[in-house]
Amino acid sequence: MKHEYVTMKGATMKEVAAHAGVALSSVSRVLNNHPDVSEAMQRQVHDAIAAVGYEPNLLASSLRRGSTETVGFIASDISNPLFAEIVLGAERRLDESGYSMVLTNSEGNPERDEAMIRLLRRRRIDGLILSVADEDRPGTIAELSKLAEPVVLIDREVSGFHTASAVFTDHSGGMRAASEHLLSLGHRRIALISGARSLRPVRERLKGFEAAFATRGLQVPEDLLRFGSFSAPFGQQATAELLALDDPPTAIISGGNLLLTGVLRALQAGQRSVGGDISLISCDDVPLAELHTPPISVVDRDAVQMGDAAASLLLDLLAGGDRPRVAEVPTHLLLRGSTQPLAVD
Amino acid sequence: MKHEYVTMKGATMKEVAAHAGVALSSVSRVLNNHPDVSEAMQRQVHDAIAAVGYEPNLLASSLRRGSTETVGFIASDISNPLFAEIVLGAERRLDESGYSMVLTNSEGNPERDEAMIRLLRRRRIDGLILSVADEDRPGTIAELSKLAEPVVLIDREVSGFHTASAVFTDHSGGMRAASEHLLSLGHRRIALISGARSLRPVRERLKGFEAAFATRGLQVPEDLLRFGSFSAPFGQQATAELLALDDPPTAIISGGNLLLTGVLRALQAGQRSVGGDISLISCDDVPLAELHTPPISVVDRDAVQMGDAAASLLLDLLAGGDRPRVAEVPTHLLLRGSTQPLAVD
DNA sequence: AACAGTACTGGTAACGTTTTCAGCAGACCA
DNA sequence: TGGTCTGCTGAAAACGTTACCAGTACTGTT
Repeated sequence: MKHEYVTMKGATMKEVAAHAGVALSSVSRVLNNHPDVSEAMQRQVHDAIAAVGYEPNLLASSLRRGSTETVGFIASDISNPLFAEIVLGAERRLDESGYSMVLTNSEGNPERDEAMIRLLRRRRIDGLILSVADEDRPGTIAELSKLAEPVVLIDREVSGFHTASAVFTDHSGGMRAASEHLLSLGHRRIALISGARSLRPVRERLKGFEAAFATRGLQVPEDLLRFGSFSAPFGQQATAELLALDDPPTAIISGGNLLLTGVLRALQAGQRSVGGDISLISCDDVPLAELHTPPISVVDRDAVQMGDAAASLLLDLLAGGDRPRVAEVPTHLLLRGSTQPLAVD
Repeated sequence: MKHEYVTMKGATMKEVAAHAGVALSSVSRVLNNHPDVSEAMQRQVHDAIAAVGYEPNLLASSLRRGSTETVGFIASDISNPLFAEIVLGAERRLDESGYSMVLTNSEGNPERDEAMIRLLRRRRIDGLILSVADEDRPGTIAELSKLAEPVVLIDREVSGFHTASAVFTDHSGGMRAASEHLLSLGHRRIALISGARSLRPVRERLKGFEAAFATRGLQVPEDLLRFGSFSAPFGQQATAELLALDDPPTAIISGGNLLLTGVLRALQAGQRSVGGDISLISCDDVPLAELHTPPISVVDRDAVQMGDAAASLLLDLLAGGDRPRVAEVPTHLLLRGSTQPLAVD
């Protein structure tokens, strides 16, 4: 038997209509379950759809309809377990409202950020959730401004772009609590390691850190501040530097969950025992923090809730919400074995 | 000059053409840098584009062109750090060839898997990379079969669907090495905890496990096999059960990096010291494994390479490669402090 | 009986692109 | 001079939908 591999280039509505012996527009009505369509027509069309193996073309549909029912999500770092939860929370919420989500990651690269915004804009997404890699980059701001669709920022404030809603974390509150706790344990030489100062979470954490010192009338140990990037290698390098100081810190705050890995590597390399030689607090409760020996105290937050909040804000704008709004999710300090009173010699 | 800030509801090529005083088709030619277009025309059109603020509509373009230059990636679990690396590897490779990637996650839910395949198909993606949650689910197979575009499976073999390329991990080799190592340390009561048996990695790991026992003429301890899901809670529950046995294991193999978290929780709760009371090997080198006390031996593999391989296979098919191919990435055993000789009483 | 409304259907013009086809210069060759 | 060729451009037909506008056949009201 000779197979005629007609590739079946995918049947269209036109062929469905022909097969059912009805008009093209009737098929469309059935598919979009328009109110005014008879039982008979319903069956006829559905049978024809099954018969020819019709598959809707969302490109054509979106083009005509003028909306894609899709929102974009640009994650700055997929490998951060926190983002996975944010994405999850957002996706569930969007699903409920019939939107689907396309996820892209910028790998923390501002240029990719820019490219992704542009790409999604050209794809005509209906809305965008993102957490830009650099709040001040002109190119990013320009791309965002060209976007007519609603935007929700996650833990970012982009200078000169005030038409977006945003969901913030109370980083300063969390960091203040963490710092106060260390101070109350007697620590004074407390180091803070975090990402680039151009990011809101970093600025906020620093604020909280400074506030804790201020309320006690103490000087912030400026020489122990290290801002670079939210990466394990930076955490490792910064920690190694700090340990090598003449007057090294007695406690370290790791402002970012990926940093923690690096910090721990450096402490291990430097033969410092966590909790014993040096106290440690990190941000975001990842398995590593919980299962480390000793377990590591963290400033935690509900990432799923963040995603949910972001999606809700976006849906609000999509539904015609006129002015941007802001949501804030709280942080809470989880105390574990890594924070101990300062040993007095 | 008075700036007329008309909101410019997105200029189209038509308006560019009008502004430049040329034909629509000429604008198109310039944009797709067609060979036959004069210098003058180039400038004229580009000026007009800048003037009216034109932005290409990829929906229309894809519809007309018949291809989206986009491949889909369905991740079964975004929160698995391994997937992040696979995605990274794939995305980089695809980028080079001018394809972009849309990422979705199925949360390990077979129904979502199915829905995502259907959605992407309707979006007319040019190809698909995925790792289905359930290899035997008829619905998934049906959805995949309806897809005319090339598919690459990651660590999965779908029964009755042989038109896809695939990238496999040498799980059986890795697991065999791990098992042999434990046997050589004197362990005989070795437990294996892994995901659902309907997944290739689980089957392969079991094969390697069994092979190691077989070559020594030993019986596989059937009562110590636990297959359920790749999740922390399952790892915890299975481990707790194993510890409660009359003749508990002296070594545990965690066949999945998310399982490890649960296994460690259960061991902690059961007051067992890793390496001392019980030896432990996990799969995939995550920070938790490296930084645990003691560090945990793992069967590792290069996840970025997996993504790269998957993308390469897909690109091959997209370029007209007629028949599906298979790539295999190796595993290697990293020995650390969690595996110790069996203590003799 | 005339009219207005209701329930349904068909035809057709968009949506914003790309691609084919034909046309028009001028150049080159014989 | 006539001819084909080459470089460039414009017009128009797709791509697969949805939405609008009529039109038809009933139903109910006065």
